[in-house]
Amino acid sequence: MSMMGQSISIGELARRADCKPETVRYYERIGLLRDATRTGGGQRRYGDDAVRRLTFIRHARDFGFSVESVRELLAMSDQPDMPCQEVDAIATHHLKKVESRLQRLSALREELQRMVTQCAGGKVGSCRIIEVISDHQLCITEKSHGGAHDLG
Amino acid sequence: MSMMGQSISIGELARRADCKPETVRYYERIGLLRDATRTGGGQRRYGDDAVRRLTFIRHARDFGFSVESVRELLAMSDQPDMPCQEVDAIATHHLKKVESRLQRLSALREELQRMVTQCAGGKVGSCRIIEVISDHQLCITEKSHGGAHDLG
DNA sequence: CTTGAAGCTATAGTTGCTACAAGGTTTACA
DNA sequence: TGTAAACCTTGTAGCAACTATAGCTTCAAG
Repeated sequence: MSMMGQSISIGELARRADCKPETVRYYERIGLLRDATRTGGGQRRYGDDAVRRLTFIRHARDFGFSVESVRELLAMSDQPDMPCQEVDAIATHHLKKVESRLQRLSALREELQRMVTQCAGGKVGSCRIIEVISDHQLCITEKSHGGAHDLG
Repeated sequence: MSMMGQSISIGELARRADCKPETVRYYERIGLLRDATRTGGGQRRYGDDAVRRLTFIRHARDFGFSVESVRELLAMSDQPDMPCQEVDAIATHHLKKVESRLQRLSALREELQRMVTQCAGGKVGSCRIIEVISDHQLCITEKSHGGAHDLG
């Protein structure tokens, strides 16, 4: 594919995958990226494969997949002959989490909208926003307390 | 209000506000809750005011307000004569963040749905899920990379 | 060959809790 | 009154997923 072999610096790699060098080093440390080849002076140099891999990681993270899920997905994609049931399982599982998060978030949006429109611009003592947060009769949104915040 | 003064233990307080004692101590440490009165043996005892305050905090957190925002809201609600423009500003700002997060999340849901339905159940090598994450032509969702994840 | 940007490692900080460990206190019951 | 369970105390370390800093070295352009 590439005529250039290993010629991409960490900064360039980061730029191409839209992240920072620190993040790249972090991913290397936790084993998402393989150790890079080094120049005589000890600087990392990458090839196009690393760009693709890092881009995959960033996209998956951007989708809300946890680092551990990304690790699994990478392990699977490293073995193209595997059946993709597991990939499907991870994605489906993730979809469910996203859906419930979405529900909570849109209930939240409605509450906030209600708050904001009800704020009459008076004194804090009679501010509906404060009241609404205090009362929270809007636990209408079913049992919502307690960690639905993780997209794993 | 209360006939009982300061008689609520930390565990009881936590139970009433649907959180854990550790969280209560944490809030005390970072200054969201005032130092509690203590028994002779050094245990914390609270009154109804603390229940209200903690409930407010938990609800606001549950709404996605950051601890710093909650701190501001509390400071304001401690001064009922203040005009509530700032309260409104915080809530409005928060609403905007929630809305953009919501947009991103629902785009994500659609992508995941697409992924899952396109997974033909074959080998990983031809798995659409892996491909979709890699290609991410779905950056349709406008400029989405880079920290739209914070609900501050 | 100089200079300035970019890279290196190691370590600590971030946010918002949560989970220990190793004890001390309270309370309920016999 | 004794004692045991349940609760509380502090301090510290851990979690995710980075981000930032310090103090140094290397690389690339002019």
